[in-house]
Amino acid sequence: MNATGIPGDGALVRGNRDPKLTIGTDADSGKICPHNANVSCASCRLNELCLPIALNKSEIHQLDEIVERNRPLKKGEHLYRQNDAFKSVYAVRSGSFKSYVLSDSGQGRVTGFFLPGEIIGMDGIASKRYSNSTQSLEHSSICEIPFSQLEKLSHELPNLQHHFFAIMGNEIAKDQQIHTLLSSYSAEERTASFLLGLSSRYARVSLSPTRFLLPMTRSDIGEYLGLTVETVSRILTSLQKKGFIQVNNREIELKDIDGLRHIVASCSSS
Amino acid sequence: MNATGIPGDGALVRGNRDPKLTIGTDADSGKICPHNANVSCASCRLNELCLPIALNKSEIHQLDEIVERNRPLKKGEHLYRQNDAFKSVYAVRSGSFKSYVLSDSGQGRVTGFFLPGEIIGMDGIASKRYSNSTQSLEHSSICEIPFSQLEKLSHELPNLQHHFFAIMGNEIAKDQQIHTLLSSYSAEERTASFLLGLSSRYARVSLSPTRFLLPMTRSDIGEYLGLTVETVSRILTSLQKKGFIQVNNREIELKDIDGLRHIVASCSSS
DNA sequence: CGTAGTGTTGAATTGAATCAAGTGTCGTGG
DNA sequence: CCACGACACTTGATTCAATTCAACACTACG
Repeated sequence: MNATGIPGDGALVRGNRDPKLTIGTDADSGKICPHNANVSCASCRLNELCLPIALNKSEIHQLDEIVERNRPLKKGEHLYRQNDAFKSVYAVRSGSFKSYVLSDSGQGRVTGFFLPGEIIGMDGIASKRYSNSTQSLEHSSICEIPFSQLEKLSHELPNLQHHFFAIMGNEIAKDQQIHTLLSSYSAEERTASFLLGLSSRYARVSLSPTRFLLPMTRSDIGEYLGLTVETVSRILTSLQKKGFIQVNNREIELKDIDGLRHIVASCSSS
Repeated sequence: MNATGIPGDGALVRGNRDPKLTIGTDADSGKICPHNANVSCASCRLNELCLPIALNKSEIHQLDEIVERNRPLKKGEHLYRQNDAFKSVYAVRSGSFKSYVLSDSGQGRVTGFFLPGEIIGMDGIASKRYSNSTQSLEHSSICEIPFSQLEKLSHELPNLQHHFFAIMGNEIAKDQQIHTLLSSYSAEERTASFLLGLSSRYARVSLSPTRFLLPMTRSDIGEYLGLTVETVSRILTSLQKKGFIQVNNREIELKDIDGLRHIVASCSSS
């Protein structure tokens, strides 16, 4: 049942011509898991990670009925914008997204990144409006799940209700970790933690946990971590000099995961 | 239906003998809303703010059945500790709480404060373990809601399911605001925003939005906002000098709410 | 091919942390 | 009721991590 023969490489990424660079982010191969296929939940390779988890065959079919598989989004397209009426949550099928808010006067602040199998838009549930804008970072595809229908179906399927509570609870727990990260970690600790986080999220979808392409800019990372672009760049360079990682543009290789973990763990030992 | 005759003053707080100081935090009067009364949800003065919202009479009764009203907690007592098995969520009936994590090596970091009518413990839903410890900041009482029963009841009462989704969604949206606050606000902006947040949370439970007692220490505030005690102290003094607030120990008076809002709004105007 | 966006690196500046030395407040037990 | 000790808070002087400012290199795309 575990994913061994899962694709995800075998094609070039971002137009890079070097065939060894078949790492990270979703492939454009179009063979088995293309962006735009009308895969059903039952046949989706993410179904063990996404909403269908813990549902049985017939339940998955019912979920399938309410999922809308929209056309893929081009890089930079918005899924929704701040203050739009909340209608749906979204599951990332391929590609990646960032959420951000515009801080009143001008520039935005990134509040989250979303990789395949992750759920977007739960911040709008309470207020019935999205509290941030969400934009694709590359060519991406998503499943739209109209929330009112999800609620209705959750009412019929206790498994789904349970699982959606868990997904939301997970989001809450994750946000609290970020709170701790932002309130007490140094720039280097934040960056190391961020890379480790990405690593395990890639591992979750059976991509390499040690070698991947960053879908976001340094500036996005900085906004997310509460640092400036310059600081992010400097830290990455310094982590490379220290031998923890190998950076080449958006390409990242984690060479010493335990070393990175150690950086994060050794926070404020006083 | 709106709360006008609600108590909340008329008694002394924290042993202070000056009768004019009948502000903030819950009263120990024991007249109508004491800490330890076995108030039913139907008769609880918080029922419009807490879980029962949007439930009808018979539904509230069913909710009532699963709520456990434990003995009050003394200042400093723990509701649960990090890594305890997750069993229940809790609604604050009176008093206040803080959640914190112990950062591996030593000292903690505060992740949240909870006032009457607010729900504690949702971070444990996904992992089945609480991801932080939660401790009362003063003599407090809570309602315990065993989560498995809440789930079961939510399945029977669509209103409750809907509302609990909303509560969790609200938590997520709130956490994201804090993310923005921590990643881009200055010390003064964070502090102003914190005070305004407390103000509206007190207003929500019909306490004065301009005059209240801080249930937490400067150090708690600092940990929560990612600042040191010294900085918090300095900022409060400086806000007082500028005429925005009046501070006396734990007693706070917001003298210029719009001024404070302006401090928060004028973030990074570049 | 040129241009806008993205990323790097260096030097100067600064906001908040740290270090240090106090005062104030509260709860306890004599 | 007062004295004591522990903790909470304040204020000042100094330091430092990260920002800001500035200049430049790289890349990618129309």
